[in-house]
Amino acid sequence: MIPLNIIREKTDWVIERLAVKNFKAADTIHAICELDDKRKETQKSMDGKLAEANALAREIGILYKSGKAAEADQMKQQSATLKEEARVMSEQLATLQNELNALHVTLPNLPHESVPIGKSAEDNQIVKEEGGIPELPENAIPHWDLATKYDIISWELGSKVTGAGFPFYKGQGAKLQRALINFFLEEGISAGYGEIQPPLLINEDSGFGTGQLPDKEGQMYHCTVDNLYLIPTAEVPITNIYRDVILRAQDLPIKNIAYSNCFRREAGSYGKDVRGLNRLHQFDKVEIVQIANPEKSYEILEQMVEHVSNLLRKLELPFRILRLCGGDMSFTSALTFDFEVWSAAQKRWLEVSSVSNFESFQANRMKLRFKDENGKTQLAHTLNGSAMALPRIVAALLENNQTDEGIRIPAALQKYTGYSMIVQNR
RNA sequence: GGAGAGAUGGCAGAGUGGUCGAUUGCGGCGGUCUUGAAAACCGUUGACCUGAAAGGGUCCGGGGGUUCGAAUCCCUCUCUCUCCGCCA
Repeated sequence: MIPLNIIREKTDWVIERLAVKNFKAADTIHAICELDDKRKETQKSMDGKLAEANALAREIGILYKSGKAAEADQMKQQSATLKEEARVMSEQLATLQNELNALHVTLPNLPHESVPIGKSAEDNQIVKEEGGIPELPENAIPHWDLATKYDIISWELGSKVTGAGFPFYKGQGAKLQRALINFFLEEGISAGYGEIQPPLLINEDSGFGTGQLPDKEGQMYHCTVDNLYLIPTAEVPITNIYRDVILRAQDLPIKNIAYSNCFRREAGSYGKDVRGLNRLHQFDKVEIVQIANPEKSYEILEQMVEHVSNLLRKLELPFRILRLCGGDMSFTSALTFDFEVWSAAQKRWLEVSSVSNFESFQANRMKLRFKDENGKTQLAHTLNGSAMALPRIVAALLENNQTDEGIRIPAALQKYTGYSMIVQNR
């Protein structure tokens, strides 16, 4: 959530900035300000009543002790009145607070000043493009056919046992998955990230903390019996470690990396977008998360972008980096860079990573703070990025590296796969 | 799943109805001493709301109740520990 004091102090500016995300905020913002005024007023008068009641209770105590019970009994009536008044006000206060919150949570994060204006993915800004686009022979085929040809992924078994979007990985395919996971983790650990294995189910508070709830409830698998959600990304459990925590300035930045399965319902997608590995309900991802001092967060965002770039270079995949426009950014992000790899047989770019700075938006929701150099507690910044999501990397590796002899594995990956080529009939 | 015990400030640990937001120890921070450090000694040290400030209010796992007054009593939920059962 955008901190309330910013909404109060820079009201017009907030409305202006949210317009970049194509969000018309004026009515909501003004309603919030009004409710906040009422809230303060009510709180003040309630505090006054409570202060009187407290003073009275103290007096009554003293009177009883000194044996003046009759006098004390008289004062009880007065106290009851005060208490009733305070109770009414506290109910009003709760109502106001609820109304205010309900509006507050509907506001998306403020976009960073560098975010381009735009409505959709077409308005994203290409920051950089790297690596040559490979020329494939005439008989090149897309990854879903390659996967079947080499018997490394079974779509049919997935549909049979679970449903579409839940493939089985087999043999060299399963080993490739494991190799990529290890590769990404080891690269991250070398870059100073601490490895964590999180739970795959999270509770409601955690879903709220990182912003999946209440906004994107339908995107997550929900175990209603226990009211737990399957994680859509390791970002959720890893960031929520620091929910309701006050860190010390010297603890920052905190750098964590986690491999996890990710589960997404992806309601409403169809067609070529979901073919093969392009979009799955369950997939593997290695995620990097940082908790940062606000002064350093954009520097850190750059470092994370560089980290992901290096992974793609080592995998010898052509990629481009996009600066997302206001209309294509997520609800929670202040600035996002997307990474796309070229999938040579499909002849299209596939998103494989998204690196974002959330500034204090998540931190405010989950009360993640730190004590700065002056001993003041303030909200930290949170950042995260995929480093990386496996399926589309696999798609690009398969398609781009297909040869008549088999599928070539990039050198950097071979020590993890234990083989240099995916071949038939193993 | 069954039985019992417990949840207090960064940690440890007092406090069982009345100036308790909370004794004390450790840790942290500042200082004295020292060439420097350690030790010792002195001081300081929770969060949130409101307020220019002084001040006021709220918070002793969460929620509700009893009472003039609750960390302290009652109800309820969650979590932790011990024992039993089950189990990768």
